Amino acid sequence: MKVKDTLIVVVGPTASGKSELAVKIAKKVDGEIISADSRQIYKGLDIGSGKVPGRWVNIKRGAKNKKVFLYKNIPHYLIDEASPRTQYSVAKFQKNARGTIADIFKRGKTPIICGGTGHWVDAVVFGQALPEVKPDSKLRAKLSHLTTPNLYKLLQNLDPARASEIDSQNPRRLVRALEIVMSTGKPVPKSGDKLKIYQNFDKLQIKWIGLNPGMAVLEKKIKRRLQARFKEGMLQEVETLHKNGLSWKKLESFGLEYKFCALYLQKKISKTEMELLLYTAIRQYSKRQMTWWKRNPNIKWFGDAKKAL
RNA sequence: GGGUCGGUUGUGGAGCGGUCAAACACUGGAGACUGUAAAUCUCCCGGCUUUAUGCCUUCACAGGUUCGAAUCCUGUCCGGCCCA
Repeated sequence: MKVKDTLIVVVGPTASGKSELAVKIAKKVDGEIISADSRQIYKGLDIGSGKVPGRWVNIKRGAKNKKVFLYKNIPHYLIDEASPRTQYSVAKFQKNARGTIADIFKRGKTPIICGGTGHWVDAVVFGQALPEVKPDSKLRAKLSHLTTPNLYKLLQNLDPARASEIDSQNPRRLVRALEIVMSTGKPVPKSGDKLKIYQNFDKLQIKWIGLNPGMAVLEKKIKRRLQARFKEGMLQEVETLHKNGLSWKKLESFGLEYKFCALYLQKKISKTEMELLLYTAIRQYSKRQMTWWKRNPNIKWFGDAKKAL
């Protein structure tokens, strides 16, 4: 595996074994890992998000000391990056990840993006320009009173180009598009518009590695992993997060493990229901992930991690 | 054994004489994706086909009433509850 000027990207559905594969690849190519996971980005979401059990340690980089999250002696970045009380976003991730990748190259190592959040991975790799418009809760509240067809009509008036591409039945997308247009007074950037900075990615060789053992195996792994997580104290983790000030509503919004554990801890569902509903939701999620990646023809898929090395 | 309520598409569950291949929800399948992405959204889901304001089969089973029955009646089978 030639490593110079190569960015390795490891993707796959949840429970496929991406994280361990990424570590093995890192050892082989002298790499460092950038986690692309919309839940592992938050502090305290550990067991439920499947964060690798690494540790924060001080390491020397030149003259400076730096705190790095190490797992099996491989640095992992963009883990524990934000408080779960705040809201992280693709745009932040894009910026941070690109900066981190540049830094890894500077030190002569190979960056490996590994994660299950397809939108985040693609934002980094393809560098789609994302408008610098922060969420405006007041505007969103106002717009939320409009019906979906009316939101769409409004967007058609303000930004016909975006309106022609957008999913006209998805109110969340419509509101976001309107937010951009109304705040900047300009249309939403076209799809394909690249970021102005960090354009150096164009020269990179990108090596896409997909790991997918298939649904039958995945189902077994999801079940087994779920039992392991309960044993490790996942319910306690969720309870602690709540005691430390995260509302049930917020925990539910994190989805999957956090959502169904929160519902159970509030006694809104039984233990049996929790286990069944959670399993089903994870399974559905893994399918949605695959739908995202299926359209990327550059991914080389492997059923078995050993063969991917 | 007596009474009673029920048996509808994978599941739950509407419909209670004609406009019923069968609402709706869930599961399942396919897909979308420009700062919530573990989110949000779309389509399909009895069979067939020219995928349609199309054809066929259907509402536990067997009979019956009726111009017409998933819907009413009788019996049988199965299940819940109550009384013995």
